[in-house]
Amino acid sequence: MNRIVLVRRGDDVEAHGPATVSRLAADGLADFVLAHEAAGVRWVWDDTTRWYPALLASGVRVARCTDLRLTHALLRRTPFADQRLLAAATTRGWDALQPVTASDAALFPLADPADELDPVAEHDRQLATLAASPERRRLELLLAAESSGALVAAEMTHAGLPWRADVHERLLTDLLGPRPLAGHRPAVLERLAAEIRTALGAPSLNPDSPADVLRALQTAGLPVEDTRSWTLVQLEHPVVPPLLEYKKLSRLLTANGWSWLETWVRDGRFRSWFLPGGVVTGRWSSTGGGALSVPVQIRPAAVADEGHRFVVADVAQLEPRVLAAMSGDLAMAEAARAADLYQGMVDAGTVATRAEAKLGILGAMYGGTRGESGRMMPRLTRRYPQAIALVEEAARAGERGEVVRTLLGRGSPVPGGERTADLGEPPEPSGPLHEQDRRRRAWGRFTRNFVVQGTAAEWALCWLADLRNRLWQLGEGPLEDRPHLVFFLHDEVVVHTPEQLAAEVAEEVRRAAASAGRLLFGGFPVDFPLDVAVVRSWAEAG
DNA sequence: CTGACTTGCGCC
DNA sequence: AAAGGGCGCAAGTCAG
Repeated sequence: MNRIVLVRRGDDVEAHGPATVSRLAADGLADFVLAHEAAGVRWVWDDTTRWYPALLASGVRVARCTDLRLTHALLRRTPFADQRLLAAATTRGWDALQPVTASDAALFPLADPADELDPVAEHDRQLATLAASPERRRLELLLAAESSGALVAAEMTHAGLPWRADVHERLLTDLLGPRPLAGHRPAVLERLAAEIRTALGAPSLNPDSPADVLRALQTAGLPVEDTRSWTLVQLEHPVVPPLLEYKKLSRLLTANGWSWLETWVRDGRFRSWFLPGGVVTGRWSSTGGGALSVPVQIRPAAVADEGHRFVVADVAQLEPRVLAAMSGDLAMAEAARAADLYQGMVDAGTVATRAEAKLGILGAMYGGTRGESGRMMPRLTRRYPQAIALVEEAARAGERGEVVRTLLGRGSPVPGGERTADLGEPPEPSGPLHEQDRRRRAWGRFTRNFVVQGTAAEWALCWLADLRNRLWQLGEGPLEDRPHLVFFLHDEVVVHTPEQLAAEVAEEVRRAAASAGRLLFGGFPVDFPLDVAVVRSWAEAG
């Protein structure tokens, strides 16, 4: 596979091919890429968010890339790389490089820090690092999968998720009343606010202020320390029903109300940015409109175009299946042979009920030690020794301050190192002993979860990458005319497709899942069963 | 006034 | 019904 490194030079682009360097005007790039794409090229660039949107806008899709920003981040943290081979004066610059979204580009058209970095030299360092790695094959797969994810993410932003503003508005009006003037509450919320004030005897109460509400509840003699919904449902008081209803509708208004529609939905598409590698475990994050937490409540507004369908697919219990496979635990894999892994555990006689199975497995993966899930641990340890040992060892390693890794070699953050500010407190040996202990165990829960969540994210990346290629083969013409991905969330995808191809898309989604399992776990006997639905609206799935 | 932090809740 | 892991976002709150 030929590699061509693309470099910005002012208004021009330099293309460093295997033997030649050519210089072209930026507006000639799309034609250049298209011409080389047919022969098979891996495009190497500093950052997909800085190159691919313009190519997509010109109607050019690429099959492969290396996203140096993302691959650099992986190599910097993996235990499988010799950091000396990666070191350069610009290492900090690559470390600090951030993806751009359209709003950033408008704000900072000049002085992109990426332009201070040399992609050709960085690419050479990365190749040398890979060549010297004792786990070269795994790392190369990880880097390719991450880069492919960058292409998928850019394509999803480009295409957008089909969204019917009229359906969304009707939903809002039905639940909240007509759109209010700026600075006013919708009629339904105003009515509920009055009920709440009456029930609490607090005529000037602001129900949007948790502190205000807490004081009023306590004044009314209710024994509460916070105002969370699950705290309130346990109370017997006339204020509870209207207050819960208020919170629910207020949430809809502020998170996904009329202003959300105006900000994020344009020309029948919800457009936000998906950020591969945005989470340290390798999960994606997103920015813009809260794309990764679109409430079920408003999913009826996600409607496929006329003559089109959504194919919605999600994996049942991805993380426990990944744990079974990565630990080589045959007994757990046997339970995973059932479409419902938890029911499989019941059928095998490991636990009495499905609820117990779920509680125990989630506790093992998240580090729940108290209550029900803690009581389940001895039984799970006896029945699934290898799976439990894997997460226990990850937890102990984290408690000792060590780095853990995913199957393909994504490394966990060094406690107390950079970029851990947003990960909670590292297990520093300072302060009172019980505080040290609390931090140590919290970090152990983080590393325990890291190995499973991170490997599950790798499975999902392989699934996405393979599915992306399969979908491209199903159609003709530009990306938007073919079946294409419009949404991805951890273990779920949504494909927008012409109606007549929907059945084939559903088949390819399953094939891609099987292929991802083989790629990561070889012949190990574990299934990744999918729930697949062909629907007009996202709300009809699941 | 702005920015940082807290609270609460949506998703997996 | 959450707990135990990972996020983004909006509004309120408070310090400077």
